[in-house]
Amino acid sequence: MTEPENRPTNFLRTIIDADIAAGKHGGKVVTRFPPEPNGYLHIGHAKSICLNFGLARDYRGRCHLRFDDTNPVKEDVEYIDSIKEDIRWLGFNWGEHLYHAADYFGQLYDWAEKLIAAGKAYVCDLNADEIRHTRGTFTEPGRDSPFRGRSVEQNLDLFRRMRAGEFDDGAKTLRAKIDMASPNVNMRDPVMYRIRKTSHHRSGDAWCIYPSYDWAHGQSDAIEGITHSICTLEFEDHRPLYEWFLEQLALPHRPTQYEFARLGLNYTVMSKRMLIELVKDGHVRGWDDPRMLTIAGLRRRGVTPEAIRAFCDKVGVARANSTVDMGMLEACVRDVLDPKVRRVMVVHDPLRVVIENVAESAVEETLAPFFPDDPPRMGARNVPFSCIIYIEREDFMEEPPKKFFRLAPGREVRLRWSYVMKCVGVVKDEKTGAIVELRATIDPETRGANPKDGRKIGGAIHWVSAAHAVPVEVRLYDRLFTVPNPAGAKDGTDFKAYLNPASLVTLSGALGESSLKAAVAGERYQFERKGFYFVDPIDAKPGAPVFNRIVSLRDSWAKAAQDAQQPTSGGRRERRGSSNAPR
RNA sequence: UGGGGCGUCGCCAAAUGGUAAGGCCGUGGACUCUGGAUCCACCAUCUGGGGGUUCGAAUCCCUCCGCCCCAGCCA
Repeated sequence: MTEPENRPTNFLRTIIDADIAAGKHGGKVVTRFPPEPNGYLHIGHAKSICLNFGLARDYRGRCHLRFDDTNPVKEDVEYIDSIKEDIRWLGFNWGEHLYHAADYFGQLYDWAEKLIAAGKAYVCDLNADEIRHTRGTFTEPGRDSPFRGRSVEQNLDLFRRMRAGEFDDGAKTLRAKIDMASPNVNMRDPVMYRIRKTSHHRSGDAWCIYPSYDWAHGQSDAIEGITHSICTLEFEDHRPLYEWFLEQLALPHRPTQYEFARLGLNYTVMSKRMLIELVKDGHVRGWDDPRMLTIAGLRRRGVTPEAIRAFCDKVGVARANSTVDMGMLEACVRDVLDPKVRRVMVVHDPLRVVIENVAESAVEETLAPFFPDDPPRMGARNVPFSCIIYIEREDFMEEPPKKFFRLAPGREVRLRWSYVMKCVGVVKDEKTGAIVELRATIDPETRGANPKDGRKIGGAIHWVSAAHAVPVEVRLYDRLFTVPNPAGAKDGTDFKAYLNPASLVTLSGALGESSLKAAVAGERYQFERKGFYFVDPIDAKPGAPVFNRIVSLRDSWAKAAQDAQQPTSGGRRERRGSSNAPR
């Protein structure tokens, strides 16, 4: 009952199962997602959100949303709202359990005095540089601060005066008195409070001293009754400190910290610093640029919350650093969208075709299902056909290679939902030799039927009637970087050097079937043989839709074509992830 | 370098001493008016290397190798 089916197990579930079996925390599970409101959430955060809220859901516990807002100089309310919106959009709900570390400042302060009184903390006059220099190195122990021996009375007095604003920023800190010789540098008298005469987005000017992460986090967990405090691997070294504070305070509730590996994805960057740089330097159009793996970017691109959740489930949770293939995300997106999205025809790069045996005035309409695999489910639309149509330029080849079964001189293809068409002529530009038009004839017997003589038609292509087509803007998005690990260049090359110049290709000449006149912002479609698309909620205007490609369809022809072009030269061909490249 | 972690298929990831799940990718085939979807089959004699314990080891022990994190008054 606690373990849902289909959800892969992981070490945390194993631990929780054991805790429940042992009656720990009275069998309760309380987790939390503790973002610092200093930036936008990205897919890495989504992993943590799915984990924490997912555990709470599956074990019938609860998950708190707690803003870890202990550093006023980096944080801002603007982020609070975006973070809440993103979590809700992802499909999770913290109910009434919304908290701020800032709301614990009073309690934290009292506890700090308690530690001082117990001789476990002291006010230190060393500045940041001096603290660094006396901390020692990995191989040498640190030296005690000259202020380490201050009396309890003195410390209390000084600490109260710190709080009262008597000292300048950086002039003094409160430090935990632990062990300057500890092999774990985090235990070498870590700072608990620093002076920051900055107003806080939540506590205003009530405080001029602010607790550090290490001092605030575990105690916040304890206050809220968190049972399993889940964070990423880099905090592992902080666990002894987390436990030390809890032990000194001897609080009735004792949370435990567990660490898991953060999500890494290839062909992108995830660090806040790099994301900011991309936005600030204009390499993308903002935090919600569809190429960004921010939650806002994914949403704008058209990726659904279900797909992100499915991805997080599939990726799993473990303690080994890993980099997940972008193809995995793409696969999840296709999986989720495929059964629920209408199919429609859009020609991305139109090539004009004049059909010689159709009268100029003739217009034929065909009712075509929006979802051919289950026609009743999504209804149908009219697809008009006339003597001039456009087909995809790449669906015609003058000299087709072996397995190309689309259009070529003298060859036939099926026009989807319409006739079998034969190419009878190629019109070229006299100067450039470029193909400007095709001449064709249709087999009038083949509308909605196979050729009577039993001849097999190899391919079916999408098309659009010239007289009825609606011009649409199509934005083809591709991975933002050209290399798997842009941030990890051995020679120190800046990650921006690997930006993919084709990460956004805007098609202005694309032509959609007439039903697309009715496209509404926020809708998703499959453009047959192309991919899944989303009507951009911001740039689309009524009657002038803008489509973001969410993800391309799997394309085994593109793969075959590429393999044919670059044959395996002496083995060792690079394995390709799924291709999302513009074609 | 001191400390803390981690190494299971190209990429994720289960298996907790009983004889290597699953997903992504890939390959072959069936089907197909989307080269999509779907279906079927194949895809680690082996768990970083080497020793050892055991009837039996990815799991325990020893040893070596590789990778990641830590010296913010960031989180």
